[in-house]
Amino acid sequence: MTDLDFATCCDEHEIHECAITRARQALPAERQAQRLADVFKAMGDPTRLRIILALRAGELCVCDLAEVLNMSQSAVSHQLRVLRGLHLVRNRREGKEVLYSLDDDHVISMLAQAADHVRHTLETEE
Amino acid sequence: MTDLDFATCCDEHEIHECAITRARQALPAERQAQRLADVFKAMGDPTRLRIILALRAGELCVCDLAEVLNMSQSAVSHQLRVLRGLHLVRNRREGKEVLYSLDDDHVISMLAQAADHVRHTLETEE
DNA sequence: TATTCATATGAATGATTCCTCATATGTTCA
DNA sequence: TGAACATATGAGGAATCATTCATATGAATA
Repeated sequence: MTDLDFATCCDEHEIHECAITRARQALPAERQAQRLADVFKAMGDPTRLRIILALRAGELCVCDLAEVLNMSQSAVSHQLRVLRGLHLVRNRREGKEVLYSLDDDHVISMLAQAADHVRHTLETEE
Repeated sequence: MTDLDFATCCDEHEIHECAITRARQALPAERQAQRLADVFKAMGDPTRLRIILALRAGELCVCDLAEVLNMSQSAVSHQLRVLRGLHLVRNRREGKEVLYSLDDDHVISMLAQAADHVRHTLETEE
């Protein structure tokens, strides 16, 4: 490697070397980052997000959720499984029904922050 | 419609009718819900999430981001476009380079809440 | 115990998506 | 102006995903 290599930004430019190191340290551990992405991804599907939004009003059985979202019971059940796996929703059995509710207050906070962001950007967009 | 129709949960059971109405009112307008999902989905891709995480430490040019994430410049650029479209990141030109930074503090708050959730669930999971 | 209702799940498929490759755009400097 | 660098973008292909359909599990009730 010659000194000429230092001439370009992307290889070894000194100034950026420092920024790169700083940025690398800002990245969390692989496992946490992946799980973080999983959570956002789960909330990024319209069906799953609407499930979460609906559950803000209180617990609902699968059947009612399907009715609210106007979707098949099977489709809703499949997505509830994903949300359960990430501890975004919780369930309890009551006779034949299974009632779902939000698992964690963090979810509400995330929604609130995201809603603020969206409101803000939708306003300034037109 | 006979009274017998009220016997099942999923059709017209009175008790659930009320819960369904309540849940429906908890759903935001279609446009907002879709945009909300878009934001979460954007943050749900590992590459885009890592871009956001890296930018917490300060602005970076595309080339440095590619270096930090160990990905091609093209791949990073494609994802930056998505993030830009949702106002999650902002850019400014400085000579030949384009420097990217986080656009909105809400993003940081969302990350913090999600990280809390993940930390909490990862702990109690084993 | 047999039936009915509520939910869960496996397989299949159509749609979406992220990356790569090639190339275009935009900026600096000789 | 032309060459070199940094970034953006379009097309294409492999992988992922959300729904549907059929069926299994689990609980209540007659």
